[in-house]
Amino acid sequence: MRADARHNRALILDTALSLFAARGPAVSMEEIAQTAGLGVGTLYRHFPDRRTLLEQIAVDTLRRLLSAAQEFADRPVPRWEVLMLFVRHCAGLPLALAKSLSDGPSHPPEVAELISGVDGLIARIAEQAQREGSMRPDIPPREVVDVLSIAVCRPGARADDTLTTVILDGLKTSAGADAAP
Amino acid sequence: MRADARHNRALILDTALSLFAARGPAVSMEEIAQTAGLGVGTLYRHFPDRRTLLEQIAVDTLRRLLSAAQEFADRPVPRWEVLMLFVRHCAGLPLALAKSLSDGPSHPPEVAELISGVDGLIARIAEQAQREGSMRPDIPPREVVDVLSIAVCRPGARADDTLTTVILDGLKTSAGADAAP
DNA sequence: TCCAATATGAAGCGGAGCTTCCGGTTCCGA
DNA sequence: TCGGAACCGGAAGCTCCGCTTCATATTGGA
Repeated sequence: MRADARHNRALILDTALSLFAARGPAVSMEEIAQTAGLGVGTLYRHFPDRRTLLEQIAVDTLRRLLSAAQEFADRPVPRWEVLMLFVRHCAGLPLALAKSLSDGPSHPPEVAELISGVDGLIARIAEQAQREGSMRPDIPPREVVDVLSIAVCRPGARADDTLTTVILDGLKTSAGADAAP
Repeated sequence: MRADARHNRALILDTALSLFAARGPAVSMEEIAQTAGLGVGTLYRHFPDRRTLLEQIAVDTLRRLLSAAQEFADRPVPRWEVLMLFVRHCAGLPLALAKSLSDGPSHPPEVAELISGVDGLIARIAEQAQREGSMRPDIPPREVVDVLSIAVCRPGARADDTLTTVILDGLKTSAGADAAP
């Protein structure tokens, strides 16, 4: 592969990821190309169709996210802190894209599996946080995951935006407040 | 106006409102007609185009919402309770539609005015709640409005769903907890 | 009974976005 | 430096989807 081609391929992936993270899945191929400073033709040289590009980004993102989450979970720190680390780590990721792929008409199996992997892991951590006493116990762990998803899958979500702050505070007990920096 | 026509007009408005509330602004004219048990032609006899139907629903909804909010605000009860009344009252309303109209390319002036009227009123109430001590003081009232909007403008939002609960709890101080039933 | 008002839904239309394709350009080894 | 294979650009074509129209059938009501 020629050097410029390698460079452009990476540029396309970066650009597309940023756009999907900022504005959700409804970004056109033309806008991706234009933002990257390339022609549409170049996109199609590297990715045979839109679907392929979207899946590649979603799978990459989810793989990294899952392994980061597992790494956080293995740390010997309060579970509440693990949750905060995870939520912060989600900022700038195109998670609305990933979710829309697994919800949409074309369920790529790998995307669905990765999502359910992440969800399961976070649900376990939430349950442990409840036992630890840092999280309110009256919400089933699976619903905690749903609520956090809303905070974290919004296009343009930031780690420290008001909604995320409010939701985290709404999930924690006063005991958990101490663990939160 | 003939009796069946009057009936169908009301049926269309009801059906469209429910669909927009449940699934957001991206509901097609055909689906509205089908759900109402009518042909598309009948929609176009009552509303010359999609835009007209959407604006009518948005303006109706916002007018009612604003006057309800004003009525709540006039009650001699704690401001936190007014906020809860308001949030509960928003359930089942097509607010995502209204917001998308005022954000979208066709800004109907009346929709924008009504929205800013509601936002202003809620911001004032939030400020009073902060002075009253029932709401955390570290979030500017305008951002409180933004956060509540996210809870309340979701398609399919319910008054008692988990997200709404968590956000309200995240917004209130322990002092405010007493005012909340 | 009669007709004006109303309802129907298939066909027409338009736009937005995906995809193709070929002439022009650029890299890179010899 | 040169040749050619790899690569890029972007206009044109295509397809899909949802809005809108309209000729025909139906119905309320005097």
